[in-house]
Amino acid sequence: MLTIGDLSRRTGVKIPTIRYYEQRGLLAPAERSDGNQRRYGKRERERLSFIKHARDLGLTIEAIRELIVLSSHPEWPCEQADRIAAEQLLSVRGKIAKLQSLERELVRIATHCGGDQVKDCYVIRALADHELCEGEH
Amino acid sequence: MLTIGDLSRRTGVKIPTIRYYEQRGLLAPAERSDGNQRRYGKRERERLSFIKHARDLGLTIEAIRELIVLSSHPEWPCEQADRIAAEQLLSVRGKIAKLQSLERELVRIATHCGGDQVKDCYVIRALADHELCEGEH
DNA sequence: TGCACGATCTCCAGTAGCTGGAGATACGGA
DNA sequence: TCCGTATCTCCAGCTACTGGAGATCGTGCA
Repeated sequence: MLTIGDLSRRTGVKIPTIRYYEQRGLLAPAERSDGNQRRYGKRERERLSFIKHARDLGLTIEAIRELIVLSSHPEWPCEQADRIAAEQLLSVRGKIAKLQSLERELVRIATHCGGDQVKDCYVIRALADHELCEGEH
Repeated sequence: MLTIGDLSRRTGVKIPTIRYYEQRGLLAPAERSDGNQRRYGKRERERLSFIKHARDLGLTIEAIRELIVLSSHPEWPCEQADRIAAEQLLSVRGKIAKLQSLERELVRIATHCGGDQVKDCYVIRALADHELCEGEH
């Protein structure tokens, strides 16, 4: 059996985060030692890896909760899991698009500074005057 | 003079958010009517637009605070403003890169689902088994 | 002048997803 | 048995808001 510290080192998930996942119901309440310390087996380690992987992909706690329910019902159709992945993909793509437009704007702002005093600084002027922007954001 | 509602409509910043900015010191404490309601002039409107623009670009409250200090000292050198913009650009690019790697992973996961039951679902399997991933994340 | 109704006030709590500290207890090797 | 590290629970705080409760203000209309 692993202690919470062992589990943390093996999965790369911090100890308070593990307890937080338990509290949020992503992990079942852990078995305890005689002295009330959490002990984990292989199943729990796998589930935590699953959670970490999903979090790394940007899924919310709620989405992960759904996936966990699904994964414990192997005979269910997997449409819902596909839908969650597809929605996350859409969301990631939306974020990328938004960030790319910010990137263009920042490049323009950051490379246009002509003066060397704040009063001529393009960064400051561009922020103060939205008219200087290209495109919408 | 504008009421807080007028200011909100003209800048697109919600009323509680305006009060929050005041509380955080990005906006000076507003003038008040006889009945203690906030009243705003042109200067405050411009400053709020500046803040909104910077927030839309993803700058933190702290970064904006620095920029506001700078913009009220027109004779200072603008290196610091340039630095803030450049740092934000780096951070945005980092986020884009990370999201793009997530995107690739999600595309792979979401398009590979062969079966129609959860037990064969690639989405679930990929999350459970990091070995199925390409690249690092 | 009185009233009705929407706008605004302050204060507080909640959101997501952790993160860290305080003070008490458990574990494991010498 | 002792010591040092790990873990326990509880609670508060982080960012950047957002929303509700209950009270007060402002304004148009009769």
